[in-house]
Amino acid sequence: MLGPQFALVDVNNFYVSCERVFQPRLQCVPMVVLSNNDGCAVARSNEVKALGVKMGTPWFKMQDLAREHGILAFSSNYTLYADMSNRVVSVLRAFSPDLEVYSIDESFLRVDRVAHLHGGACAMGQCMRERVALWTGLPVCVGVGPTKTLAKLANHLAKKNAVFNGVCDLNDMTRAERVEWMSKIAVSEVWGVGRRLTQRLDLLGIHTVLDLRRANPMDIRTHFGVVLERTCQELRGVSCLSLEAMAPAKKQIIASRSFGGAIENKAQLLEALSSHVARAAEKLREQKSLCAALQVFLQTNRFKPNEPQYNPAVLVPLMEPTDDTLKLTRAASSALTQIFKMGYRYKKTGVMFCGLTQASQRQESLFESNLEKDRSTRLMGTVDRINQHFGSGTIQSAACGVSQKAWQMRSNNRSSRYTTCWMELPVVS
DNA sequence: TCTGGGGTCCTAGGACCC
DNA sequence: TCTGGGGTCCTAGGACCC
Repeated sequence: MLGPQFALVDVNNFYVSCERVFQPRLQCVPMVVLSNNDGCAVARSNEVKALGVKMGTPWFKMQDLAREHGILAFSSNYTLYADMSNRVVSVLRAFSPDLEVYSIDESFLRVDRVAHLHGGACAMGQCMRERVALWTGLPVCVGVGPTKTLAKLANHLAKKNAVFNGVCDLNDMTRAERVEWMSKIAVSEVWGVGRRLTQRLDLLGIHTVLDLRRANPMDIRTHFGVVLERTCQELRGVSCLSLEAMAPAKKQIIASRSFGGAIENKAQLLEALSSHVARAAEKLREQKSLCAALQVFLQTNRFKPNEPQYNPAVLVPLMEPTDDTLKLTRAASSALTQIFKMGYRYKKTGVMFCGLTQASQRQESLFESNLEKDRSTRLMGTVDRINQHFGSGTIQSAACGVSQKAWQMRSNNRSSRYTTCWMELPVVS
């Protein structure tokens, strides 16, 4: 009997595919979805990939190409993508309870205990594809192998080679076939091998997946450390990375955004910063953590070397751990006062919450009454419920600003929140 | 004019402890 | 001239992921 078997299920061109579900006219139209602030292309349709557009290309740099080929660009619509992601996961969970949500569009599943119910891993993969397509409208590919790294590799094969029809199980191949495929794939495609490692591996004559698989793991360890050694072992079928069914609580929470334009005055920076604090604090409470210190940073535009640059950051310890948006906002405000200097054109600000602990393990305070704590907990609970129900930002602290916000990011072509907002349901006429 | 936003892990080196 | 052998914790920087 085989050991553990992992499947990696991944939505093709996830953000693009989400848009197409609700606007079928976009099928086969070359299109991209842009990052926040309508900056870079972070999702590309196959038509755009075929034109040679790389991941992360700034939108303003592809204007000519876009005009020539009629490329459409959408602002990112994370409310929609997050909801679609949850739907895919709930479909997959029915296939195997051992599931790890790895990213917004990828999940690992343990399949060895359940594949026989579907007549094998390959048939199970096809079944998952059909059901996800039927129930969510999204196209997925499935890769199966004895380690997570091999499942990732199999997924890559499934995506790139029509012969697999969207599902690739490495166990279904002969040894010779596996060797053949591995010799054809660049080592840079391996999960955990980025740009730097690729360069250094090249120098050692390791160019393909097969080369890395055949390298001596101990040599890899001495040259590159334990991380790549694990990768090497995983390629050889030795499972080093286990499934993490429970997402561990985050150790830090960051909220930051570039501005639509440059900001020079402190009042506007404070509004933007307060909004980021509010978002980060929501995440903090969602994972039931408290924050012991926060870091505030400012950035000028690094793409404009002729402008004076200033990128300060300051860490502010809190009197005691808290998840109260108002206290965190006050701390962030004083941090901003410490680092703000007139005369710079700022492009971005943000906040990082550090020293996170579980709220259930909060120490009794010497300085704060329980009465005040209860009041804060109830207030924050109410704010969160209102914002969940009526949409985020429905209720916020006055520090976030009330008028037209000059610092707000560009989002010029966002689709509707089709699945989470009654007023924006798709209409069939 | 326009260039994203989130995370994790590992390592090396220094401070400090007994 | 000789100058131990462990530890821990923290931080900065580098690498990776999506």
